[in-house]
Amino acid sequence: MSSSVASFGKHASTAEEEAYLHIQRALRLGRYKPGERLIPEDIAAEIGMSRMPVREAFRRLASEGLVVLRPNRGCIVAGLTVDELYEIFEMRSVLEGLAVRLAIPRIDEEELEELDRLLERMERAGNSGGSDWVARHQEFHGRICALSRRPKLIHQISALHAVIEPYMRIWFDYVEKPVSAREEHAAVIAALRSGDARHAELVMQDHILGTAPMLAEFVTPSR
Amino acid sequence: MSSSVASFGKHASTAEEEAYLHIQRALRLGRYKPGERLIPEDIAAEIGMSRMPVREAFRRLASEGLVVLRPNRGCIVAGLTVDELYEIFEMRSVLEGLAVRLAIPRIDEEELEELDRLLERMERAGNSGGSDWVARHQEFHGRICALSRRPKLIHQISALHAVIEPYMRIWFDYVEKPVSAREEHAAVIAALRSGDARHAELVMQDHILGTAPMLAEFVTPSR
DNA sequence: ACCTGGCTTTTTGTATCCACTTATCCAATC
DNA sequence: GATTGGATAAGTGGATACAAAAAGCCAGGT
Repeated sequence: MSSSVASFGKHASTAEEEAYLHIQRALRLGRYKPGERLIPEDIAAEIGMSRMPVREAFRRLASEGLVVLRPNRGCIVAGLTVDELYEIFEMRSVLEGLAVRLAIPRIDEEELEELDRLLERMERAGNSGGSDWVARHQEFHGRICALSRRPKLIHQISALHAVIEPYMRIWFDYVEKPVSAREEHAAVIAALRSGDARHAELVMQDHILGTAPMLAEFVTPSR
Repeated sequence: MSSSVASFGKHASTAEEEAYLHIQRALRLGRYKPGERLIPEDIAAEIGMSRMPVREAFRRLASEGLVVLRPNRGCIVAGLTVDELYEIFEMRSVLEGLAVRLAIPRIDEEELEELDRLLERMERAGNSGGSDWVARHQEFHGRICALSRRPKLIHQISALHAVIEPYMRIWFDYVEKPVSAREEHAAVIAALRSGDARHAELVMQDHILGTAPMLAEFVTPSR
């Protein structure tokens, strides 16, 4: 209920919204490959509507960087180059760092314990299956950002997460388990507990920037 | 030519693009007031097209935060609360700070001199008229960000600038002249010259955060 | 055999049309 | 006299239809 992160927990009240959520979800799950063309008619048929709402959804997805829209040439899934992936992580590092810094004065013990529990669930998800871990991980970062109570900041960060999510899934499927992840996330919580805003900001920045090189291995040179 | 900042220097190849640029420009210039309704038919007639491309343009503008789109209730110009204005500036501070930090290793003397000239032109624009200063100011920040050579980062920053531009114009119209502005921008250039990435990042952050309170005075409590 | 030019097919972009939601205005009732 | 209900008007969202652009294909030429 408290999570206002854009990617989660919305249900469509209009056809365009439904199309948007449908496509976004498919993209986040990696159902389409980078460079692949999204045919409006097919997607429209899939959801049971005409091409028009789908086209409008494309506009939004394009402005969030999930697809690329070229005049008269249709809609293709946006692939990331290694440089672009690093760029996303650089932006994430400062934005989520900011979120943490702003969150510090607002944090109480109850919320920290909730994060502890979330970390446990992440760990279990990592052992049991695979792609569920990614969802938990998103939730972990999303919840911390939500503590900042900055709607626009939260929205931007969420949009960046959506772009990298498919690569997170690929990464998780190839490596057996992100061993350092648990420690790093525990360190983030510890930094939040410390109450030192600047310190926590730096810890979050380091955590995010440290993840990028691992993911970069799995970027398909599809461009 | 070098500027790839999204808000500038594009011309429409498609009707939707034309509508988008037309409306964005009008919003940046403050032609519409926050809360005002944008009637698709009127705008379509204004540019000479049907409502459809205008509607698609609305989607993009909405996802950039320039308008608000509510189901069956049309498109209204997004107004900022004081909190939201501060939030934008907080985001700008870390993003433009990042851009500066990344730009440092790439800067050569020639580009610094170009910035010096731009500062001069800003000063002249500030003396002569008014709203031209805002455009120069955007160009100043845009050019520095462009040095980072991070397309997505540049795009995000540009989008944030578009949101606050109308408030910058109001602000400039009320105060006789931003006296501290020249010194602050000169300090930013000096920090770039220093070659110290972290230092330059902090100078840019302070410059941006310092501007926010002045603008906040002129936010109409329209929500 | 390869390149080039024009034709056909496919797909995109825009306009018009219809259904449904929302807002406005007036009247009736409390 | 104020408030609530309904009827009417306006406007939005979505679908279908049409025009224009691009991609693919085949034939002819070099």
